[in-house]
Parts: sequence; structure tokens; C-alpha cells
Amino acid sequence: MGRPAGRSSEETRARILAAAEQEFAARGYDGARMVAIARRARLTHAMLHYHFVGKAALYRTVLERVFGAMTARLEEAILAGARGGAAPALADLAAASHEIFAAHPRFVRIMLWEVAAGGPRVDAVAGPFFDRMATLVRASGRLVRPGHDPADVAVSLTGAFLFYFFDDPLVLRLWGRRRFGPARRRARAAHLRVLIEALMPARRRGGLSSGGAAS
Amino acid sequence: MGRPAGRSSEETRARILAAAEQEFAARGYDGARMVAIARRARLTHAMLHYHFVGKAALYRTVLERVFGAMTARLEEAILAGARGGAAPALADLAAASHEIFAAHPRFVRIMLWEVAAGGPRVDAVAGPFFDRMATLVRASGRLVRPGHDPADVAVSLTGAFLFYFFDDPLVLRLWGRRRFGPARRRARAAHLRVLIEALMPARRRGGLSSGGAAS
DNA sequence: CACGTTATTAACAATTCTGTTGATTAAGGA
DNA sequence: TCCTTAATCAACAGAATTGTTAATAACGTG
Repeated sequence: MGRPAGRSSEETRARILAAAEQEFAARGYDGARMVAIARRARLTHAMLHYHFVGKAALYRTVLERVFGAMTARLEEAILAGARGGAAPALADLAAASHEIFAAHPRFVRIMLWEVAAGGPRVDAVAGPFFDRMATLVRASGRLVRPGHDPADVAVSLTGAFLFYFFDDPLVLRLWGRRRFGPARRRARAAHLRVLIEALMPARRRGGLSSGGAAS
Repeated sequence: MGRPAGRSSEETRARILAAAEQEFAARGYDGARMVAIARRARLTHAMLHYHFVGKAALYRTVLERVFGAMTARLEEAILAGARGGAAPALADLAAASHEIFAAHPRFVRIMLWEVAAGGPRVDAVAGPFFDRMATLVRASGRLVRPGHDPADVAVSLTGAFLFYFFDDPLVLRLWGRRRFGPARRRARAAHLRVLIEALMPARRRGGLSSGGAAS
């Protein structure tokens, strides 16, 4: 026992967070076990309590990391959309969303757990992310095909996007999706664009900014 | 204590199942507590172990009930689709799916938990349901807009449908969806139809049956 | 109507999981 | 170099949760 040679506090902290992200993504908050996280990080679970206050705090930190990254990327996409017109903005969003989700596969999983929980935990941590999404939806509400409720469109698109990037064994087996590759990636982006355009056909004037997209 | 007057075994069994369905839908398998289920059913949790073998078995029974009903309804929809042409079949499916999901709000919730778990539990119990869905997708693969992967279409539609009928506090608050009413129901059905037709535009010949929809 | 059966509870047992503590060893500055 | 601080573990404590059992009261059948 005792302090191991040549390992910094930051290093183990990072190891713990990575392990926790995996465990929480795989089993959800209630299903996750502290000892399992410790095992993944090759530590005893006492270290989790040394570096973090407890399970809830650890989970919160994981959520902050993962939702924080997503919110930042989403913000970028919104800004990019605000600069161009509606059509490029939508194309940008499809591409950006794809890139984001593909780069953070565990985010989708954790977000699904949170959505299933429908939960109180979401409010504090993932709130900004959902706010950004809601802003985006509201901003692009004018673009929605007439006769459709913008909220409906938002829900449908969210669901489609989430499942689209839900890279998990169940979906893989059920629908036989291939994993990410260049050709696959292009096909997916095109598919997403069609989906978006079906619900929000590109129109002449105005980017996403008009309507309150930025902040 | 002792046996209460005028209450049958079937009655309490039903009460337990209803309570368990609520609890599992609200908190998922790991989050659900046996005592909480018992409290919902106005019993002691010893009764859960008297009427069912344990937590896992109780959950399995709930899954069987809820997925069984869904599978049966889905089967009906497939058969109805097989009788008509492609366009009526799609419209039927939109309407049927709506009716199904609306009638079983907790199903969506439980299914979301299962999908998030990505899990081993799904295989045995919900397998037939997912098989039916896969069958449906494969059967309607010919109807998919050229250039789209049928699997992509299936995943997107599943996600959109699930979220669409995910009648939970989070979605309600985030996107401000109203609860089910006649007008709302019509608007939703129309929205779904547009979504379906965007990905699977109605074509001239052939119903869903051609291609292997039935069994 | 007596008596075995069934359904129910309260209390208990066992397990599992989170969180804590004291000993122990490396790191790092005075 | 020495001594304080930081990091780590093994073992333990406490809490929560699932599962069990003995007692008990209604039910139903002969």
C-alpha cells in the first residue's frame, strides 16, 4: 500500500472520471457501483471518496464534463447557423450534430438514462444543454413546415438524432447498423438532412439568429 | 394482521403488477425499490415475495405484460398494412402507432429504460416485439426513399416515435408539449405521417406484405 | 362447522453498497 | 536530510435493500 511512485493527483482524478463515465453510461446512476468504477480505474473505492465527495458528486462531475462539452459544441453550431442563411444553417447543424454525437458516444447513452429518469438530476447540470436546444428550436420555429407544431418537430428530431447516434449493442443487433466509417458518415449526414428538411423546409430569408438563437 | 376480508389472490396480484409497472417506469429496474412497489400497492413487501419469486421475476412479468400487449397491437397493424396498399399501410401505421403509444404511456418509458440499459434483459422478454419491428422495417425496406439505408430510416423513425410519445415531465417542461386531446391527436398523426412519407414516400405498387412482413 | 389452506403482516436475517478511518508510503519543500 | 503533506489501501462501520419466517386471520370444503 502507501503512495505509489510517480503518479499525480490529476492523473488518478482523470482515470476516475473516465472510469465513472464508462460505468454510468453502461449502467445508469442507480445501476453503477462505486467499486466497479474503482475496479475500472484500478484503484480501491476509497480513492473515489478521497477525490470526490460521494457518488452523487462524482456523477454530477461526469455530467458536467460531458454535457459541458456538448453545450459548447452546440453553441458553436448555433453561432455558425446564425452567420449563414437558413439552409446552410440546417446543413451545418446536421453535420455538427453528427460530429458531436459521433465524437462523444457515451454522451448519448448518459443522456438517454437521464431522459428515461425524466429526472431531477437533469435540471441542475444538463439544464444549459437543454436550454440551448430549446433556444435552437424556438429560433427555428419560423422555419417549421406550416401546420406542424414546433415542439413536435423538436421532439421528433431529438428522438431521431439520439437514436441515430445511439451506438449500442441492442440497436446494433436489432437493426444491424454498421459502425462509423467515412462512407457511412456521409450517408448518415445526408439522411439527417432529408429528415430536417422534411420538417423544416429551407426557405428564402433569414438565418437561425433571427428569433433569438444567440443567447 | 392475518388475511384481510374479501380480497382475492388475483386482485392483489393485479394490484402488485400495476404498482410495479408504475415504479419500474418511473425509476427503472435498479432504481425501483420493492418496498416502494409494496407501498404503491398498499401491501407489505413480503407480499411481493409471496406472489412473485423476486424482483427480477416481477420485472420480467411486467415486461411480458407490457411488451406482450404492444407486440399484439403491432401485429394487428402489420396485418392491416398487408391488406391495403403502401400508402394506406403507412397511414394505418401512423395512426396505429399513435393509438398504441398513447394507450400505453408507461410502455414507452420502460422501453426507454431498456434501450438505455442496452441490455441483456431485453433479449428474452422484449425480443418478439423488436423482432416484429425489425420485420416491419425489412418488409418496408423497398419503400424507403432511394439513397437511404433502411436501417437508418428504422432507427430515426423509432427514435422519433419514442420521443414523440414520451409523455414525461422532462419533455413536457422542456418543449412545453400539451397532453393528449382530440385536436392534438390529429396534429400528431399528421406530423407523423409527414415524417414517414419523407423517409418512405408512398409509391404505386405493393403493400407491406410483399417483402416478408407477415412472419 | 371444524379444519386444513391461503393470504397477509411484523419482525428478522442476510447481503450489498456507500462511506470512513488508521496505517503506510511517496513527494516535496525548509 | 528531515519533516510535513498528499495519496493510497485494507479493513471496518453504517445504512439501505432484498429476501425469509413464524404468527395469524379469513376462506372454503368436507
